[in-house]
Amino acid sequence: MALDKQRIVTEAVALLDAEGLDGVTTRKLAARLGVQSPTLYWHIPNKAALVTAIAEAILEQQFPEEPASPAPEERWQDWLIGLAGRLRRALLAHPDGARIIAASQLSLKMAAISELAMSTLVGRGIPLRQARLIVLTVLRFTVGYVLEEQAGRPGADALDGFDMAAYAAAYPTVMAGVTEYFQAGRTVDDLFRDCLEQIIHGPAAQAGPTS
Amino acid sequence: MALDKQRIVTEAVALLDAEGLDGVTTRKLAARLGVQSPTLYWHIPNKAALVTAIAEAILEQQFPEEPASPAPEERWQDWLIGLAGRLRRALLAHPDGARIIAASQLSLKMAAISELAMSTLVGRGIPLRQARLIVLTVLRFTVGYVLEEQAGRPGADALDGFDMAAYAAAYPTVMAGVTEYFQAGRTVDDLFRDCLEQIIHGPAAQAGPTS
DNA sequence: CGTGACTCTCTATCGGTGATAGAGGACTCT
DNA sequence: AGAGTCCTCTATCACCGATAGAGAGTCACG
Repeated sequence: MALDKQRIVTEAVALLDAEGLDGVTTRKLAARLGVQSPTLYWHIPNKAALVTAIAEAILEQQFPEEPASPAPEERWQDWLIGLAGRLRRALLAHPDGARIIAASQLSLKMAAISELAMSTLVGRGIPLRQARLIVLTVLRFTVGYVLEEQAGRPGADALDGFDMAAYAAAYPTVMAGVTEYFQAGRTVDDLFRDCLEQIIHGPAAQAGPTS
Repeated sequence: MALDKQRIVTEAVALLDAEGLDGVTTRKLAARLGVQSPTLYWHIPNKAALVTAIAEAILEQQFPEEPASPAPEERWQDWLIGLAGRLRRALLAHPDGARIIAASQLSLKMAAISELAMSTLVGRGIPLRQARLIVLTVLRFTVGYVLEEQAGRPGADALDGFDMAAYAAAYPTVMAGVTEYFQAGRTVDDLFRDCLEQIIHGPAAQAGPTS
């Protein structure tokens, strides 16, 4: 029953799942642990460190060991898409997951993922500089994507003065694009994957005229 | 000297510039306006609305009018890169700019940028679905990129127990990639642009072996 | 002129937040 | 037994976003 950092972080993740990031407060967390809130500061320097620890725990959950290298016959493009997909799933697995990752700095797990991805690409013959660009682009895109994906819950109260018809009239191409995309039975998972393929395979090949 | 929403938002941006997003509090803002803090709530429903208004003001500053369509002879790829660059500059122009944009929902200015970009691409003969994918990818990447770019200020106190040598040993490819990139006199602006070109022109063309 | 209504700002206060100071219990080693 | 260390406690701070409700100023109408 000893209170240590491990137990604090585990309970913090549970609290995060129950109430979201804004609900993760030192008092509520302490109450769940059967303790008074100042006690937490014996084990943790401040709340930012707690959030960083939560971030690490979330990533650890989806990448328990060193993430797998690709099978020799697997194309690096497909492997990288899968890796980004797992990262996205890790962020989506908890409320405000992307916010937490973005707020946390210096994540070792994130660095490990970068290292694996870059060394894999280099091992496949891609120049170092380009491997860096591809990996950096994919990872930052993924965080940005999920961030917006999770933020987009306008809680019914913000939708009061929102005129959907006017919106459609003002931004017809955006609306047409959205409806066209999902009309074909595609899901938000497909959308993420399609965006990634734009990055990794490049649009130019199928984009028609280039000028 | 009447206090209206316009003046509040203007002063809020000034306060943001001076103290960052965490320094933007209703009390400090009211003090700057020579007023008591509850007064603000006559003009603004809550703080989230204030942040959204700040976001709109930041974008408005970089895109005062409807952003320009490309010249007929300009390649859409170059035009889109320039557009994303302007968006990045808008976010970098104020502390926590990306955090503010990410926190604000339903930005009209952002929708206008999407609309312009998508309709431009469609006008150049790109299929609607692909135009959506490209624009969505570029915009979300840009926000994710600047978010990390601005978050990366570990305030010298977090660097205490940070062993740079161990980091370099654990993640050699990452380190090699970083040093190689900046050794050639490249800047962070170049890095952003190179990442964008990965998205827009595609890496496959120069990436060497594809398996 | 008077009187109501409307607009805007005020004082007072609420519940909640991260964080610190410092007392004290429990446990271990000498 | 005594000292020292580890851990949790109570008490408290300064600050936050937000609300209730009183009261000035202004303007329009009778």
